[in-house]
Amino acid sequence: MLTVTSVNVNGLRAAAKKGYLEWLSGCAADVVCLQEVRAEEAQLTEEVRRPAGWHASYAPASAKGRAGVAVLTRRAPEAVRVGFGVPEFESSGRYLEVDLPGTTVASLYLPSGEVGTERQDEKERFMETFLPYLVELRAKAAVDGREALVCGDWNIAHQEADLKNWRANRTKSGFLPEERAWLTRVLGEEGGYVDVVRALHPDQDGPYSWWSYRGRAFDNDTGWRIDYQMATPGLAGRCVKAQVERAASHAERWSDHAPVTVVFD
Amino acid sequence: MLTVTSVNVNGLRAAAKKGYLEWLSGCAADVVCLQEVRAEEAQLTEEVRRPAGWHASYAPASAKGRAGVAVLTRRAPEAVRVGFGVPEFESSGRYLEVDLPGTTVASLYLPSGEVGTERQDEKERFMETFLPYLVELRAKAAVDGREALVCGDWNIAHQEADLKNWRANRTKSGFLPEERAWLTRVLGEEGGYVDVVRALHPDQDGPYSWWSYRGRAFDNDTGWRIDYQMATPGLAGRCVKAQVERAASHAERWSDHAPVTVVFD
DNA sequence: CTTTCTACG
DNA sequence: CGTAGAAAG
Repeated sequence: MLTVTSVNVNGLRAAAKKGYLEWLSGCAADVVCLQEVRAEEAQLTEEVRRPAGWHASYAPASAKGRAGVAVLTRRAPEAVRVGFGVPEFESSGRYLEVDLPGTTVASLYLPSGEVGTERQDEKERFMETFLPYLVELRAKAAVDGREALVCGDWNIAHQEADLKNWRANRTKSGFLPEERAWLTRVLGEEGGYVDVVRALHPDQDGPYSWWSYRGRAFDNDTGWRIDYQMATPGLAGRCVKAQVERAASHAERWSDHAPVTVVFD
Repeated sequence: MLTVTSVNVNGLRAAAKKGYLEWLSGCAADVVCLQEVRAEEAQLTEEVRRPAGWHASYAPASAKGRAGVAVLTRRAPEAVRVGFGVPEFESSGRYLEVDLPGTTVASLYLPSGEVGTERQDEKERFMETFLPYLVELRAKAAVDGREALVCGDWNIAHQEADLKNWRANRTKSGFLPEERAWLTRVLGEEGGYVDVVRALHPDQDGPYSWWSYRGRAFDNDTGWRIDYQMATPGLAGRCVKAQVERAASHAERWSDHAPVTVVFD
């Protein structure tokens, strides 16, 4: 049994003030992948940096207060690797992987963009260089007899069922045809990964994992499913439960994203 | 009878969220001088911009979110003038005067500085050019048979009794010998103004009007008296009450400065 | 709408 | 320590 949770915390320091630690103490996962930590380890309190009972691995961004991913594990990982080998993104705080017995788990924070901006170009460069790495990761895992799981905020909704207003968002970053096509490659023959939440819930809208803080997006469930756990087929086949932990109320929200939790048998 | 209150609000929008309007509604003054408004009129809610029963005159800084002075009057002023005629400071949001029957009341926010920085040079340039204006203001007032009152944050403690730790602050901006000497000129033959709070309370330490937000400065009354009402002698002679409205508790503080209130008979 | 940084105080 | 703007999301 392996339970993995992934959540974009939108600033770990802010999340900690609003209930993240309480959520973590009730969290039964073996591995927690965090995105948008937005802090260096030295800026975190000891309790937040290394919660009791957890090992913590961090990949901060070189730009202060930006991005940053981490992985918490109940047991010390066999290995920790930062980045995926592309110089532009090595210190961008967007990719970290840890080896656990038989499985490599990664925390990914794919850049967000805005059409017509340099940020979107960066997002596209990331996608372009990251897909070959995903392919390589799967190949390496196969050779070693391991499985791989890439969790995180991919900042792309794949299909119309993955966001509330797909029509209005066809020209918006996060649901552009080329971005959706890229995810199709990740999930198709080329990448060979399985979106385990969708695999277990093929016929529903959502479940969304992100709601804008603007307006009443959360109350109206005007969300996007942009946080995924992408597993190699062997691991995906062991998935017995996959869900998004939508907070019951706005009051207990400590991030604009919700945790995505998956149980593998 | 004329009651005038002056207070550095340290951001009028923030102050309004913390109790400024409640304080104002219990304020019996005829004139309220504000410093560090840190907003343009358009950024203020109607209630804050022009509280019921008040006329409001503003002199914002051209730099957004910086400085800014204002004067609230129960009756419409006869005239409103922004600046004191020195180009460098005309749009710096540091000086505004209004004519009321028989009296000109000004709201002043003298620059703060730090020794060895360009900010300190600016403070000194302000002092150098403002003193001649004070002299001119008094002369004009005398010719017109008027009185003048210059209220505000002068960012200088005059004497040892005007701050808690004078020894430790002798080399700090706000208590430098040259700054203290300048205030002595304002209050001496050259300027001819009267510090009305000190005139009525000659033998006490303080009363302080500013306490840093750092540490426990307010609780320990580790403050500075840097907010003054400087009056022409004729007006000062009519002063029957002069006090600093130190908040009873940290909880009811809505600024790091306290209002200075003076009653003229 | 929110977080974080920065400048200023 | 706190305010406000900016950049980012």
